[in-house]
Amino acid sequence: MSKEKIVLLDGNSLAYRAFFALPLLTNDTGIHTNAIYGFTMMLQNILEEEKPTHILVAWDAGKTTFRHSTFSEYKGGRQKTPPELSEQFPYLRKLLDAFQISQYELDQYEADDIIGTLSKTGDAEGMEVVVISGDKDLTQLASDKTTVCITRKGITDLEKYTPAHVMDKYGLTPSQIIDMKGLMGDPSDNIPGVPGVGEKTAIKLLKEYGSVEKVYESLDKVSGKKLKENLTENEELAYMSKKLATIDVDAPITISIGNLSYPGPSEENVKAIYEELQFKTLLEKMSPETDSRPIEEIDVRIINDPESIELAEEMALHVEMMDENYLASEISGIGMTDGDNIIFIPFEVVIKSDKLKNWLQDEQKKKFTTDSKASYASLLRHGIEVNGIEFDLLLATYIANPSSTYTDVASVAKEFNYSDIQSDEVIYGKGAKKALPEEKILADHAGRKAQAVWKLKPALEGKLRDNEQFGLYRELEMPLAQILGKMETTGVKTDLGILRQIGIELSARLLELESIIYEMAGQKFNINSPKQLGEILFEKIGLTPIKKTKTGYSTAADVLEKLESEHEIISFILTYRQLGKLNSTYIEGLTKEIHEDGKIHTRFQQALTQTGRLSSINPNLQNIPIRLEEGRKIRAAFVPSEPGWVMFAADYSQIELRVLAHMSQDEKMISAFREDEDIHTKTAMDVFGVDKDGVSSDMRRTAKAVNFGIVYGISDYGLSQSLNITRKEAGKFIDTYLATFPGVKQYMEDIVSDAKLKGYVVTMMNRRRYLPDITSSNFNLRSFAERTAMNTPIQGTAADIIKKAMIDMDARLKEEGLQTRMLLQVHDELIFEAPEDEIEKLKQIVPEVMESALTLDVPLKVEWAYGLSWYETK
DNA sequence: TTCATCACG
DNA sequence: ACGTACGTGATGAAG
Repeated sequence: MSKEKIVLLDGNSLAYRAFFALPLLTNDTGIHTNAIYGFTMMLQNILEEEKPTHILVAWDAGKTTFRHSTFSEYKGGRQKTPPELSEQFPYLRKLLDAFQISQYELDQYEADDIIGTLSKTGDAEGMEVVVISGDKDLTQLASDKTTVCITRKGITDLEKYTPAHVMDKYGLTPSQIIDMKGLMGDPSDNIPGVPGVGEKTAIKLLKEYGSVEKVYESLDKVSGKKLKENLTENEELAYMSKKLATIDVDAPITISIGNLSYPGPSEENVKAIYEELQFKTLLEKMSPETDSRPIEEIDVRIINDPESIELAEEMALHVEMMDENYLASEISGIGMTDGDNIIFIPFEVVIKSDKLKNWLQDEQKKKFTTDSKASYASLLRHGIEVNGIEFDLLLATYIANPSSTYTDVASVAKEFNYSDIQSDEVIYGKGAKKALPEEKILADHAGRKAQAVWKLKPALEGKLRDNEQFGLYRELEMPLAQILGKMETTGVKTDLGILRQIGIELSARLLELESIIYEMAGQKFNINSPKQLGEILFEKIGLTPIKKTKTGYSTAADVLEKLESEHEIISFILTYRQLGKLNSTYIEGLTKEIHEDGKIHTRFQQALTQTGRLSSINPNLQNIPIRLEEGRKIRAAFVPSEPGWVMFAADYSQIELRVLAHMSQDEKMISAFREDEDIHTKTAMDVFGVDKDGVSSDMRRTAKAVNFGIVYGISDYGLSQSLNITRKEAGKFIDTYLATFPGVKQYMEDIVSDAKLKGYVVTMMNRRRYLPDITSSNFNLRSFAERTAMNTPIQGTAADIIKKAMIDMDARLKEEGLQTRMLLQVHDELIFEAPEDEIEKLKQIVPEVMESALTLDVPLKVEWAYGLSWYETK
C-alpha cells in the first residue's frame, strides 16, 4: 500500500515570491498575471514531483493576528501589497478551486500556524508531510517525516530542509531555529531580537548553550563584554522575539486532514481559467496531442505511376522517414509541392522514376527542403544525389536564432504561426508504440511539411536578410550541409579486431582492479555507483568529503585526486573509472555502431550548438580519447577504407587565441602570433615579467590556464579551480594578465556592454547568439550571460573559419581531381583518408586552404600528420 | 527520465 | 554575498 503524503503550501508567501520573481505580465483584458503564472508553475512542479495524496493551500487572514497582541508592531513597516498583486489573489483562489485543492484561512492566525498545526497532525498520523513556502521560518517544522521546501532563486527551484539539512546549514536542530530568531530577530517581520546579535553570534550561542533560556541561565559564562551587556539589557526582547517567531502548532483549526485528500484537477475548469488568463504554453502542455483547432483539409495526391509525376522548376520537398537517424532509416516517400498541388511519392515509386531522379539531380531545378542534409544523405544512400537545394528550413531557423529548438517541422511551423501540421510524435506515436501509420496518413503528413516549407520560406529569408545573415546561411551553412552529408555517408572504417583486442585487455585489468578494490573496501559493491562508492569512502573508510552534490557526496575525479594520499584505494578507483569509461563508452559503444560496411557513420548536428560548432552523435566521434595514452590507443581502430590509403589529419594551432588577438586588436598578442612564438610561454614572460629563460614550467602552465580562462570568459573562481589555487591568487593573475594585455581587457568590456545594448553577440561571419539574461537582476544568470558574451564570438568565429575551410577544401579536392575524402571534423581539426600517392599534394594544399579560409590580422597556423590509422596521425 | 561522471575541443 | 569556467554526447545508476 502506498503511503499517504500531504503537501502544505504557504499561499501568500508563494504568491509574493512568484510576483517578484517574474516580470509584470498582463493579458488582453489588462489583468496582471505574473504571480498567477509563477504560482501555477510552482504548483505543477510540486504536484508532479511530490504526487501528494492530500494537499492544502493556507492563506494569511486579515490584518491582525494573535501576535499583534504580544507586539503591536509585528510585521510593522511592511510595504503595502502592490495593487498589481492584490488583483491576482481572486484568480489564484479560483485556479486552486479548479485544481480541486483545498484552501483554508483562520481569523487571527497566519498561514504558518495552519501549516504548523496540520504538519504536526499529519506527522503524528504517520503521513509524509511536505511544507512549501518562501519563508525560511518554516524550517522549524522539519522533522523525520516533515520536509520543508523553501523557494530558492527563480520560481521552481526548491531547497529541501530536513533536520539533517538544517544541521548542515546552521549547525542547529529545527526547533533551535526559533531560538535563533529570538536572538537575532527578523527585520522582514519586524521582530526585534537582541541588538548586536546577528546570525553568526546567534548560532554560536545556541551551539554552546542550546536555547534562549539556557543562554540566560549561563549568562555570566558568555564571553564578550558588549555582547553580555546587550543580552542582559534585552532579555525581555529576546523572549518576546522567540515567542513571535514560534509557529503555533495548536491553532484552533476547524478542518481535518481527512478533508484534504486530493482528487486531481478538473481539467475542464483549469483549461477555462488558463484560457481566460491566456496561458498559452500551459494550455498546450495540458493537451499537446488534442490541439482542438481544426486543421485545414489539404488534398495530397499519392503518385503511383512513376512517369506521371508533374515537376515544376521550383518545388518544396520533404523526404519522410520514421526514424530520426536518416542514415539508417527507411524512406517512406517524398512529399512535394509547387505551391498549388501537393503530391506524395511512395519510395518504391521514387526508385522506379527516372523522371524524378533526373529532376532531383538537376542543378537547375530548385528544391526547398526541411533539412537538406537529411534529404541529401538519405537519398545518396540509394544512389540519388540531390542538387540545386535552395532553401533549408532547419538551417534558416537555426541561423536566425540558434536557441530555437527544432524537434520537427511542426514545432518550427508553429513558431511562425503556421499550425496546419502535426508533430511527428502524433503521427508515429512514441516509445514502444512507435509505428508506421497507413500510407494515406503519411502522405498527408509529408505533404503538409512540404507545404510548410513553401509557405515559411519568404518570412525566414526576409528575416535573415534583415539581420545581414543571409550570406552566412546561404554561402556557408547550406553548402556545408551537403559536404557533411557526404562525410556522414562515407563513414570511417573501423577495425573491429583492434577494438576487441583492447577490450579483452581492458576487461582483464578491470576484473583485477575490481577484486583489489573489494579487498581494500572489505566488501563487494558497485564501484560504478557514485552513491555506493560515496558510502564506502566517506562512511565506511571515513575519508573527509570535500564536495557534495545535490544527491550526496561527490566522488568526481578532482575530489578523489585530492584524497589520493589519504588512502591507497583511491588510485585503484581512479584507474578503474578511467578504464571502465574506455571499455563501456568506447570499446562496447563503438563496436555497436559499426555498420555492415565495416564503417562507423556518425551524424553531425549542424543546427544545435549555441556557438556555431558542430556536434557529433550516434556515435560521437568528436570525443575519442587522446589525452591519455591508454585511451589514445582507441584511435588505432580508425583506419583507411581502401588498401594503400592513409589517414591524414590537420589541425589549427591556437585558433581561438588567434581569433581573440584579431578581435581584440591587442598589440602584444598580435605581435606574439606574428612572430610565431609559443603563446603560453610568451604570456608567461609578459605576465611574470621575466625573459624566455626565466619561464619555469609552472609559470607556463599557469599562463596556459589563464589563456584558457580568457577564452571562456574568465572568473577568478574558475581559474582557481583549474589551477588548484585560492580565488585571491587567481584574481591577482587575472588582474596582471589584463594589465599586460590591455586590448583584451577593452575587448571583454566592450563585448559585454555591446551585448547589453543589443541583446545578442555576433561572430565575424555574423552568426548571432541572443543573451536575454545579460540584463537579469539575478547575479548568476547575468554572470553566466556575460561569460557567454565573451566566449561565443571567439568560439563561434573559430567555428565559422573551419566551416569555411571545409567548403574550400571540398572544392579544392574536386578541382585538383583528388580521390582524398574528408571524413571528420573535430572543432579545430579535419581528418581525411587519402591514397598514399596524394599525400605529397595534401601536405601542401591542406594547410594552404585551411590557413586562407579567412584573413585575420594574425596568421592562421595549421599542423598536419598522417599514418596508417588515426592513432598514427600525431 | 534525471543525475553524476567523464571523454573531447 | 551570490556560485561559476566555454561548448558538446554517452554511459550506468537509480528513481
